[in-house]
Amino acid sequence: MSTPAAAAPGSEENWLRLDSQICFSLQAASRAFNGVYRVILKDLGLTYPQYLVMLVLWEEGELPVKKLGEHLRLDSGTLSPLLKRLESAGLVRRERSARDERSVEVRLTEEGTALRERAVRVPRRIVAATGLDLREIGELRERLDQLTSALDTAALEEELGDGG
Amino acid sequence: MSTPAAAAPGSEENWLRLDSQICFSLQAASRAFNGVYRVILKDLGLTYPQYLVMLVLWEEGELPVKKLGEHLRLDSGTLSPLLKRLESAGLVRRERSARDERSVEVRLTEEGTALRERAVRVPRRIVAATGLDLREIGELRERLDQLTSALDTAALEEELGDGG
DNA sequence: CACAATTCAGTTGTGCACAACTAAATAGCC
DNA sequence: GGCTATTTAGTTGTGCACAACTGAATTGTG
Repeated sequence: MSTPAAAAPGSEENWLRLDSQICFSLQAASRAFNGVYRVILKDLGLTYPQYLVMLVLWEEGELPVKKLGEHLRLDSGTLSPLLKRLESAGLVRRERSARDERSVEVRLTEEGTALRERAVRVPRRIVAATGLDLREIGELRERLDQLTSALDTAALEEELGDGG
Repeated sequence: MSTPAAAAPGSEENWLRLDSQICFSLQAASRAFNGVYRVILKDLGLTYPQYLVMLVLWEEGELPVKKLGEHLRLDSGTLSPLLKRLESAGLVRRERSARDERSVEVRLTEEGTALRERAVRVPRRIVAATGLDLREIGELRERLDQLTSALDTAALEEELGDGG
């Protein structure tokens, strides 16, 4: 916090500060985004994850819970209650697929479709809030996606018994 | 997902894709980090937020809940139950301050102090998992902190009635 | 001293993330 | 057909984030 430059870089001790930085900064940024979205989405009555679900539905039309989860990297444990809330808010309907009864199709109601009109202003405000231009955003996004895929790979390898 | 370059950049419609990208990428990276930490910290019996608390305590010694929250940007609603869990795990003690009875001092137990020995290996594994070198990490961190502070400022302005 | 405002930890309630599990439906194989 | 394995939503339980509130202690002011 007060001494940005760590001494004796070879020492494991000092790593106990460094390491937390990148993931901590990342989480702080993620939560800061969440805060901005919270304020902006309040008008629409959506949380940020709900907004993401609506984005996918506006783009893809109807789709099963499974596909939705793949788009957003969320499992049914997260999506099921979230979708129930969207349903009781009157924005989506959930119906068992006729051709595969295991699957549940999620589709927009008229109200859900109509909400798009009001949501269309959100992105510009978000981009403005970042203070970045589109190029910078693109660069940062690229770095982050790269980082995510490296981390995913590493997590898999760790899980497979590489004790470090 | 499939068409990285959006057409007709002037259209508000297309922003409904773009915007989600940066924050989505950010959250994805944040969750990916969480996944790696989950695997690595399992041995220590800590979650990632608990690990962050321990990092601060290892660095700062004892300190009141309030200060802890300032370091980690967390409020008592998050910290109180978390600290209870750390306490029942035998890693910390919580005691009302003698000089100010509103304040609760959090301090390490012997066991909590001893855990540092085993935690000292975590950072290196995390850094390795990112696939980045320390310079790249520093650069990314700087960008993210900048972004966070821009977002915090914007959230404040939004909240103060700037209807966008 | 008395009184209002502030500070601090804690509680409650809502919502998300994820692991582990259940139950039902489907697919593949004999 | 009968069997197992897989797929798919859903449920349960744990933990975190945060808003709103409570209650106790402290501070500031007269």
